[in-house]
Amino acid sequence: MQTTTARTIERKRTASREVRRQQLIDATIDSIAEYGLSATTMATITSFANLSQGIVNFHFRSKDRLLMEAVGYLAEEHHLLWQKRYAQSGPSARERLSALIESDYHPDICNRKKLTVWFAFYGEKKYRDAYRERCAKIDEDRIAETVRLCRQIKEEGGYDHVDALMFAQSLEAFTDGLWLNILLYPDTFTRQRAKDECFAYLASVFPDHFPHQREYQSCERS
Amino acid sequence: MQTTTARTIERKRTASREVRRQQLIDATIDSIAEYGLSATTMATITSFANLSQGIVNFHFRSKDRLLMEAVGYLAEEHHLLWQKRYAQSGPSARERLSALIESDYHPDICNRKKLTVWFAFYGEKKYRDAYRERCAKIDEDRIAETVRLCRQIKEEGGYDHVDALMFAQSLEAFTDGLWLNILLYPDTFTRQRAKDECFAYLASVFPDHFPHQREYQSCERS
Amino acid sequence: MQTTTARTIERKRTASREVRRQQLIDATIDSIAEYGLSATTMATITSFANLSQGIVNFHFRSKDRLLMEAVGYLAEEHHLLWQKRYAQSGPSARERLSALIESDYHPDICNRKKLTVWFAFYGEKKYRDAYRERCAKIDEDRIAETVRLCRQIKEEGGYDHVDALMFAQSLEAFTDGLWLNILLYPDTFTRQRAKDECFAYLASVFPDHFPHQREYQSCERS
Amino acid sequence: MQTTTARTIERKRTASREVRRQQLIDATIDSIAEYGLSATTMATITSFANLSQGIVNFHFRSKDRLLMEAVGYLAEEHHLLWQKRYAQSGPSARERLSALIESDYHPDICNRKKLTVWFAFYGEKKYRDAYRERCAKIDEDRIAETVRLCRQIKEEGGYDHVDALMFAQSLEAFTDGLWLNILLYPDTFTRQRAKDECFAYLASVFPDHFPHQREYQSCERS
DNA sequence: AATGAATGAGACTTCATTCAT
DNA sequence: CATGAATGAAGTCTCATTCAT
Repeated sequence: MQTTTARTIERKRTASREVRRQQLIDATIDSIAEYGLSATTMATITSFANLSQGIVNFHFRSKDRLLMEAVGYLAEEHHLLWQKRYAQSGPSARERLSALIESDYHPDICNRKKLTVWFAFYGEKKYRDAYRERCAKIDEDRIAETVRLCRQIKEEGGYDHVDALMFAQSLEAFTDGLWLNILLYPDTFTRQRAKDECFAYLASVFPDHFPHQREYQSCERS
Repeated sequence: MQTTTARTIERKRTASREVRRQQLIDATIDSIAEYGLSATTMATITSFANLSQGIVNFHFRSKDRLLMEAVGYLAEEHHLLWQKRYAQSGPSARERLSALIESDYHPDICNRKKLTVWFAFYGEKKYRDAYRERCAKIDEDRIAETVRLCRQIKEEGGYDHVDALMFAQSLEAFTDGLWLNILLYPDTFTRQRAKDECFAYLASVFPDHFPHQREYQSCERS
Repeated sequence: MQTTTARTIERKRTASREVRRQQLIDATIDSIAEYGLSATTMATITSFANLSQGIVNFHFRSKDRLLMEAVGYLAEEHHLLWQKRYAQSGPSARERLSALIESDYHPDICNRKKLTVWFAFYGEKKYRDAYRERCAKIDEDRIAETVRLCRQIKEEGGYDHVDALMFAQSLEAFTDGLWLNILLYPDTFTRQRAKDECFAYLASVFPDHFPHQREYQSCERS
Repeated sequence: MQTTTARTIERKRTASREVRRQQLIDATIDSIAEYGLSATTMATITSFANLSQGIVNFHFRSKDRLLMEAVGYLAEEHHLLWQKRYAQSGPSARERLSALIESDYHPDICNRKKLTVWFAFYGEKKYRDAYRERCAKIDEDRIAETVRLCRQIKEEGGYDHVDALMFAQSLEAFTDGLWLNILLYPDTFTRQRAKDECFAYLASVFPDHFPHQREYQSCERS
């Protein structure tokens, strides 16, 4: 009985430990989104988490480690999302590539709060490096997958002049840029608009696979 | 020689207001590039400028104002560069659009130091807002010019399906994203590589005006 | 002995909020008395309190708030003293008025340390205003009580020409002036001397209730 | 001719020197009255004087010396005023004492600006000491004169119980207290009201020489 | 496991003073 | 005489971290 109780408590404590960590990571993201990275203090974080000031140094070793973990969490969240979408998508290269791109503009990923945090981290060398260290493989995986899909589409459509690797990298960069523009000019750039621009790019490169959307020509006279 | 020395001292002693301001703005950019925004203090800035700590509050009213001015300076520097390049370029829309894009990848603008600073500012809401307030018009001007050029090219080449406004915005976003990738992955993304990707994008949209570069297909087997 | 030591440490470690606040207010008064208001810094205050510099912003929000609280504390201390003395005094108007005046020259109130602080605060508009805002009612109460007592004495003694309100205000002003003179000329003005002058004033206005003290004529030849 | 010119210039310069000093002392008083002693800086002073920052260290040796001079100036101004009034007054002791008291409430002396400065200085030990050192003799002179007049009045009226020295000191203290009350409660205490209270005090001590003013009984029922 | 009072290093800012012009 | 840019010491305040409870 004692063992069982001990185990239960132990489990609970362990569980509680993970819960507390996630609670603090969430609070960190909330705080950065609300106040910015430079105005995010242990006080603002623990206040968002409804916990006491000293607790961070208990669950994480320092503020810095907590922030690093938060960077990693965001990257992993993104990773999990596109993998799930990818698995659920149709079997064709076109459908899979679409799924990947759709993931980048999913409301869980591409929203002001998260974007604010992303670019806050990108802005600081320290966290940029942390991101690279922790997320290099994740990013490489996605790029590699994109390259594979692009090659397949290239062969299917005979788009001989397309450099698949280069295009995959361009797609990544384009998404980063669109994210930044959503953050900078929220009135002009909506999530949908950004996604449309992304697919328009695809259409210009793989016209037979991703046809031009008629509605975007509305503001232009042909 | 004595005269020269005397003059040098004279210059150093009581420099004109504008010279000191620029000296401090340059030092600010150096400091952010070297230490990051959050580790940039009055001490690091004035140390880069070889001046005393108190001087910032004399020429600017506070650290914050100095940083705001630095944001503005970067935007203006970019603005001046592309206007100059644009004026020097050939008369055709294709040449002019090329000049605009080349400006974005000019070593004076697109280098690690400046990019570090740009994204440091983008990462903080406070400075993002400062950027918008101060540079909105500059950005709009460039976009408007890009749209005009795209429309002209569209008519020249009969690219009916292209939405000029949307494409112009996409080009801007693409450049932002490429800049970020240069910052994040300097080993993969060189200035030249980024520019190539940008022109490849143009080639896919305006194939007759911006022909595909053969060399980019080197890593792909057709 | 161990228990005692443990208890002492316990007390010192995490004192109750109110204890710390009072400790800091006392230290503030000590510092102003010792160094003057302008030379009183966070360092001198916390040094008197044997605490770390940062603690003031924890218990009070800023140095300014601490000083405001110190003003209020002095006023309240005075208030409590005269109310206590008043309650303990005999029932006659004469006795009560005497009790009020005696309070003004009580060693707990009327000593160099406290007077130094009073006039330091009076000297700065900011704290003068704080004093008014916080202590207006306290002062009014005392004046009102003085007026009531003077009226009663006036009726008892038939001092028809006395304006009770005016006289009450004069008494207040007189005390302020005597305090200042104790501060300015400590060699000439002792607490006792000031009190004597005050009662001599009373004697000249209410001669039947407050008889002239013979000993004060010692330095004059009649 | 040269000598004359030199002398003229010399004179002018000397004159100008005194003018500048007074200009700065006036500006100091203005600044303390406007901003308070603690917020009075070389910048606020020289700004009031419409002069450059560095000039104080030229005409006075330091900020502190300037403030000391300002203390002395105020005392001297007061001194000159009552001496002049005294000289202009009638020959009787009553008239002369009246002249002395009237001086204390003259608009040139007893106004918010000057009172603010007086009590700002009284509040700081440093300037209190400076005041004592520089003005002790002035104050003693006035006290001595007051004592002489009081003795004369005492003999004239047979006010045997009055201690002239003590009363003279009380008068001084009373005036200081009334000044403070004018500063603290400008709505209640006007210059005229204070003077009335002062003469009411005189009336209570020397009833035959300073008759009670009827109007002050208006708010009291006899 | 959690709290939150306390610490103290370091940031920004102010300002009296200096000094070349 | 006068200016005002420049200095640098000192002040206030912030905040990550520690630690007794």
